Amino acid sequence: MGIVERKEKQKLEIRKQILDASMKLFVEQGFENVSIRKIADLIEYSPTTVYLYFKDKNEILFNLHELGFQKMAEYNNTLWDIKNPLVRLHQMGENYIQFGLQNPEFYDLMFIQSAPMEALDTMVECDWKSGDVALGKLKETLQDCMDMNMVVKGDVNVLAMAIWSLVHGMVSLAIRHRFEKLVEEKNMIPMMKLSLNWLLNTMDSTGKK
Amino acid sequence: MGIVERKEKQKLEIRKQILDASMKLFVEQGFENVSIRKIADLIEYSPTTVYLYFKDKNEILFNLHELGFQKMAEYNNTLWDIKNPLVRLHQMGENYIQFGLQNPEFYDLMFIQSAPMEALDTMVECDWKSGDVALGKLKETLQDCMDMNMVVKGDVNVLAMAIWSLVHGMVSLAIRHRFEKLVEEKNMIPMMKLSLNWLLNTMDSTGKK
DNA sequence: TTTGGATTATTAACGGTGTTAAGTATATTT
DNA sequence: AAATATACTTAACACCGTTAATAATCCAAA
Repeated sequence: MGIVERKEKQKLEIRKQILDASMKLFVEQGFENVSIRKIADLIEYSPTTVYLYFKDKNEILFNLHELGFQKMAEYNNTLWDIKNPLVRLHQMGENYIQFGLQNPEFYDLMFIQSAPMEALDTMVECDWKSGDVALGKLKETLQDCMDMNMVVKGDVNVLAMAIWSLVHGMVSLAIRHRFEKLVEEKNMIPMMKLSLNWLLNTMDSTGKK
Repeated sequence: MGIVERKEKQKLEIRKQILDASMKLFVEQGFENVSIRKIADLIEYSPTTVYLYFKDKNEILFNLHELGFQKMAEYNNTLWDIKNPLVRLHQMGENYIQFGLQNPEFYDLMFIQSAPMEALDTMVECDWKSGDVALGKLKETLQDCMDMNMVVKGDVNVLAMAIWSLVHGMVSLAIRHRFEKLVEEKNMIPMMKLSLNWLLNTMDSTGKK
């Protein structure tokens, strides 16, 4: 039955068209300009057709959020060449900050907006795989540090939560304009890196008894 | 001219009615159910009347966001009785977490949503006073700790940024359902407190050379 | 006291949003 | 060729923030 196969391919093709159009709107006009109607306009279908390929808007946003994680992974391409886990940890944090500030719309979707998580709730595989993988890499690196006595030993989950929260806190406060009014623009990124380095240096146990 | 006075009072009265109605909608039905039309319904005026008392919706949300800071201050009512600044710092962090998790809608408005900050941009007094005051108290307490050699000395701004970011990071990730999928519900709050305590204990210099 | 101007409020409308029910074409199978 | 399943569209629902034009009200001066 080649026909069924072809139909499935066509279905996937249109799904891709929808996601491509969403992406185009997203990167060119920002989050709030991604609307079902605009997507439909771009792919030259009626708005309701979109609903034949996606359950709702949240599901589309979930897919965009996944693309965000892909883009984030690119920032960490060279990260795994770093053998020293403590250096890697530092770089990981700086990359995270860098990614967030350079791609605020993606960051928003990945870590701030509720929409993608709401989509997750209605999906069959309802684990947040992307987040799990990303956090997993942080935990691994942290564990490596502990194994090599570079970081004071402790509960990896607690420490990972602290590190992630710290960088997420900074990036999200920056993105949502909470630092702008309190910290001078030019000092912001340096201060964020100082805070991160301070945390990691405090954890550092190399050269301590 | 008592008439002008009375008119001003009436104006303030309706402004208050609008804010009260917004608040009612906000606490009873959540952020996304605060709409100009619903506010107008509640106070039994037409939607456009609202615009005679507030520039736009952002300005209303800004006022709600201020009420959030008031509510937060209540959490810290007994905080200033604590003489030991390090203990105060701990309590301050726990209160922050507590407030955020118990009042997610307020927290959202105060530290996540862009709307209130956008209102600020169009205002004459365009400093984020509430945020400044709150951060100021953190810095003060931190400075007290350093003065009493309870915390390793360093740049207060950097350390304050780190502490605030850590707790904000945890609360906002929790509120936006990023922890739910990664941490068991019942472990969440304990883990958040552990992370905070770990950070503060790491900073603690009492009993160290 | 009546007229005129300012203030306050309303109606109607613009241009959007996500989403659903019902109907129409198209393509495939019987 | 007829019946059925698939793909798509039209029309509509129920909202949203906001503005322009209009009506009603109130106060002050003539």
